Amino acid sequence: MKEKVKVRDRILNVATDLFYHQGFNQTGINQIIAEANIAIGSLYNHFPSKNDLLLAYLRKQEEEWFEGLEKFTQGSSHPREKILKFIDYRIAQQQPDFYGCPFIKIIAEIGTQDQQVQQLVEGHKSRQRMLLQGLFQQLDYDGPIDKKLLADNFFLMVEGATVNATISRNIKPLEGVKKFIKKMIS
Amino acid sequence: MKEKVKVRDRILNVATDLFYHQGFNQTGINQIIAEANIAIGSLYNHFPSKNDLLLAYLRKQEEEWFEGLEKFTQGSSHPREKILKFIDYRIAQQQPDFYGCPFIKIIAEIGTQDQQVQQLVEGHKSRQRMLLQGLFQQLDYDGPIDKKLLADNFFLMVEGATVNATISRNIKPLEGVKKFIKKMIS
DNA sequence: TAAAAAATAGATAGATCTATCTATTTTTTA
DNA sequence: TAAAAAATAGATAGATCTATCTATTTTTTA
Repeated sequence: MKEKVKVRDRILNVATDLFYHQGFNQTGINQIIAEANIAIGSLYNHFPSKNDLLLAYLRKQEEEWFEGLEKFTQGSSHPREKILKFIDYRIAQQQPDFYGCPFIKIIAEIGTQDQQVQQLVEGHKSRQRMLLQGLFQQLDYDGPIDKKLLADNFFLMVEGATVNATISRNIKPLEGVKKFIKKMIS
Repeated sequence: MKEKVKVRDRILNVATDLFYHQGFNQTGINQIIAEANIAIGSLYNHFPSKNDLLLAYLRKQEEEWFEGLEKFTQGSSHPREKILKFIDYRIAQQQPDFYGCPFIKIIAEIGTQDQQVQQLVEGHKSRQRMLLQGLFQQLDYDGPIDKKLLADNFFLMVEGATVNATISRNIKPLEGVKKFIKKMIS
């Protein structure tokens, strides 16, 4: 028996795929309705404007990001292990084609003018950073670097590696970060 | 006496400003010719298509990036000093409004489909990385991390901090990288 | 099962986009 | 200074964009 996907979800699923892989400005309403197989009236009934659809897309990404991490790290208990799972998760997200981080991409595309978008993205990145700060605080590490500083800069390394994996179409930057942090916290 | 800026340069200067600050897809040919005060025929005479203008923009950015670094670091001789100048340069580039890195932005906007763009951007990032690898090799540092690994990950930190400075509209991520690397190579 | 709500196809408005073309004027070169 | 090259204003083509509207059909709710 057919599992019916609701119209709103069909729209949002297609928009998610296209905004992420093809870019927000390079995705037109007409392509979305064609691929989702819905009427244009339905789209504007659920999302009053393309910008509302963008916000729904970002909220969905935010929710799924933390759900995905939760699932990915279940079974790990030691903070060191969880930190390594974090980088593994972000590597896994980039497989196989290095499309980058959806939050970074939208800011690069449309800037920070739209306050709702800016706050969603800033909030998302801030939550990742906080999560890592918590994990690093729990470590029994006594290297030369303050734990919070190490956590913040580890986060930035992962961010930079994600961007440069896309640019070079290569996993190496991300693998290099993993190697680095392993040495630092071993 | 009036210094005449050539038509081609007026086009490229305006395109540079708009592509960088407003985005490539959000900048139309008509806005460029209006702000540059030139005829549309002249634009297409110098640049056969908008994509050719994009390539010229990226080549200009590439050239000016290394010229700018050269100027910024002149007077510094010790590798440690040069490394700190590198991060200072990338901080200075982000002042005062955190518009990010033009190379990262264009890839986030249009992806890696266009081979000329992809190669230009990958080449640029690779040259930055090589430059840093050279500086770190010259350091007399014997921390726990291999010099090349440290150089690569320092580069990635700066990249991530640039992106996150835009997102949070704050210099802190970049200052944090500086603090981190200072401790690592002191 | 009747009424209300949701979804549909498809036309349409009006703005905007890249690129080409024409006819004229200005600037540069030989 | 004459010929060639470059630049100009502005119309135009044809595609594409977001969003609205109408009239009809399908689905859901009471």
